[in-house]
Amino acid sequence: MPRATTTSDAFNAVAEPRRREILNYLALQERPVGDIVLSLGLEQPSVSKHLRVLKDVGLVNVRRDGRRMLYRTNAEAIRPLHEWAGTFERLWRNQLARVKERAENEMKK
Amino acid sequence: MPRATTTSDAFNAVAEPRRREILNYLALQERPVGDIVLSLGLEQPSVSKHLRVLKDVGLVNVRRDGRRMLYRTNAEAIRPLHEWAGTFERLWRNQLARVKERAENEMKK
DNA sequence: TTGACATATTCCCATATGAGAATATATTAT
DNA sequence: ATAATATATTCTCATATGGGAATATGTCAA
Repeated sequence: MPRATTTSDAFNAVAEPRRREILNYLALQERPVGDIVLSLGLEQPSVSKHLRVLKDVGLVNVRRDGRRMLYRTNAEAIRPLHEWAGTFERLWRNQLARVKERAENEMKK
Repeated sequence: MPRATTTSDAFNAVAEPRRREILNYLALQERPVGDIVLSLGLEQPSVSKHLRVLKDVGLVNVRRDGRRMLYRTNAEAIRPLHEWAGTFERLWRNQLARVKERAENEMKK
């Protein structure tokens, strides 16, 4: 069995660094494909393909404007990721606290 | 060019659902490999391979205990993921607020 | 209608993947 | 030493991937 498809969920879609860049870029404003090509320095077909993946998992929305396609990040679709990672927050706080505590005890010696 | 390696960063390592399950399972207590095999119902070699990936990107720590290997989630390594996703938090809050607002305006009609 | 512009799709290819099965390594017990 | 237990590695295989190049589709302008 190969790896799960990039379009199987947000986790897989977001594993690709360029796709994360694209999501960052499209976060604040909707933008046509050409802007992404110029700003991120990628090939146009490459951008279109990445956008396809992002659209398939709902990470971006599209809207037509004349001959251009305006893409925009759908932040809502990133939430599951944030929430999953967030379940470990308490844990890393504790682990950090423990490290800090140990360091302070070392100082007292 | 193929996909980035699963061991290239936490994003790629975590894209695999079983690895997320393993991280969840190892979050609260360190556990030997056998426990993971039993609890998650995976094949032993499969678990060992997943653990290898997780270890390579620092998502778990290991410690030997006799003939067993005790694995534990290293929450700290999940933070970058949480933080990246968190940069979109303001955004999805706004988007939700807008949807809500629209719904309320509809009600007034 | 024709051409220019913007984006999407298709084809080819080298490569890493995860599962399964078999085997290797390491540690303890007898 | 030998066997039993626990974990790791190796091998094979079908498959999805992302880039590059070429081409298709769709929309506007003249």
